[in-house]
Amino acid sequence: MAVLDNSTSPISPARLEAQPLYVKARNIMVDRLISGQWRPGQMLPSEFAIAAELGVSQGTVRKALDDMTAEGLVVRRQGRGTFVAEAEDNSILFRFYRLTPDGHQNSSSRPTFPESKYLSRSEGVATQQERDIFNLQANDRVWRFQRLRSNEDGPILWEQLVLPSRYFGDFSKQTQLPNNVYQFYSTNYGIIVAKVNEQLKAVSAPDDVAEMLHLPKSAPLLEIDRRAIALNDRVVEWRRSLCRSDTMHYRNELK
Amino acid sequence: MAVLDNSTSPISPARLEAQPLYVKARNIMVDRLISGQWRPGQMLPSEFAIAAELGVSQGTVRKALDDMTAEGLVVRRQGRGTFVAEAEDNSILFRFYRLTPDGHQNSSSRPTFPESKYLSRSEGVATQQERDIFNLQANDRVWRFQRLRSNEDGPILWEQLVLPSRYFGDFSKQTQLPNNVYQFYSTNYGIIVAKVNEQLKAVSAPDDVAEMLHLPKSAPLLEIDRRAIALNDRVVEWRRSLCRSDTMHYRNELK
DNA sequence: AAGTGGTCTAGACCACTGC
DNA sequence: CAGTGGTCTAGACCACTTT
Repeated sequence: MAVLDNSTSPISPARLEAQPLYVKARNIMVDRLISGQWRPGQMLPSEFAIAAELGVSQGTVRKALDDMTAEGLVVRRQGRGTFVAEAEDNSILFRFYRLTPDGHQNSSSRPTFPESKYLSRSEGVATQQERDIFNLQANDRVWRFQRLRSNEDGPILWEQLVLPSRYFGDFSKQTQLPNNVYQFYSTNYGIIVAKVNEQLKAVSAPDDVAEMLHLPKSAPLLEIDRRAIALNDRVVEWRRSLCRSDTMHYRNELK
Repeated sequence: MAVLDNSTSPISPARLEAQPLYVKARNIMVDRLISGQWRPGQMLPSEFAIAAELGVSQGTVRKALDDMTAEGLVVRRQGRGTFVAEAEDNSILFRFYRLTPDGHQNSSSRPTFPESKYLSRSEGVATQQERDIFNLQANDRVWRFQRLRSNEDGPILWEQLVLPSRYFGDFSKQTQLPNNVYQFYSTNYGIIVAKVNEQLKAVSAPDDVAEMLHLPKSAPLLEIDRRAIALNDRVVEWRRSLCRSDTMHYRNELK
């Protein structure tokens, strides 16, 4: 069955949004990721099978899948197949994690992924700022988690996570959030984080955070304000991290 | 004339590095950028012309050029041609510039590119650290420039640039470095910056920098340690910036 | 109209994986 | 061995820019 058709029917009204077939094919496949029809870890049909279903050539499907690979949505393995990306895939753990101990210049030597100790959690009505960030209604509620993250050398950062109750439901039965929360969102709620926007600042450590990180009062900390954006372009997590900057740094490669 | 040939000659020794044709084609074209045979702003031959010269199909050249487009090395304009990227191209000004005034959430509204005031400059023997960074010999020399950069609201950052004399020759006749130094490297020395590696930290402002930025002593500043890497994979510039963090932030989108 | 890049197709062959 | 993705080709047609 040919789902896609770019032919210009003489009866059809003015085509408001003409898109290349490979863009349409990508969007159809992304919709299947969003809807959960294709779940993380699952193998996709072969290029030829998808091409036949959509009524396009295999080369067009390939281009769409190449784009989705570049977006980190799928993983392709020669000889095996194409798979929906999982949060724990191949150092995708480190896709959004840029904090590195000083001295780890080589990008080859991966830093360790820090463990989390949850300090507290609460649920309440969203503040005005939270409503703006998540695009929530007046009485919508959010969950807030505070945690301290440590590597083998000790505590490295304190952070607060804010999650809209509307997307995640009730956490009150949830004894703990796991360390890798993006994998948790994916497997438990079908929410796939596609990208994150971060804003970095230097701030003076609040007294309580300085104490938790074993730093002197007012020590300069790296503040990372992150909004995680799901496949459907909604902000699904707001995270504010305060990271020690005397032994750690944030690495970034711009091309 | 067919430059590329993937045929397996029965006489040839073990092929140590089998690469796809499009990778070889890319490398040949990058070499022409490095050598200056193709200079910034210049139009490349058409896909068919390159394909004929290299002895491959037009589709293979297209894939190589697509990769180079993704690397920011060339710019393709439908109906016009393919051009070597220039430092001033289409907001490539902002490719390596991530500092944004607070409140500029929308990536659509570009921040202004800050003006530079050069404070001092000097030339001398490279320190051990500089020799390590640039991979220099014992008696190699470097130029060091200090400058203060401001936008319409006042000074926003102080930074020092270090450049190996070996790559850039003599700056003593040079009255000033321009504001956009990467364009300057490209047009005057044929050095094309392909990527930059940055390390971010939070630090306390030194007294002199605090004064220049009109900030209280020990104010927290964002420190950006940047190494600029040219097409030939050599580090060609080391830059250390101290940026005010009360009215500015560093934005980053991770996919 | 001529020349460029952008899209799309159909088909061939190779490389890798798992049965 | 069959099935998958990876590479490469040849050719058609479209969209855009310039002359």
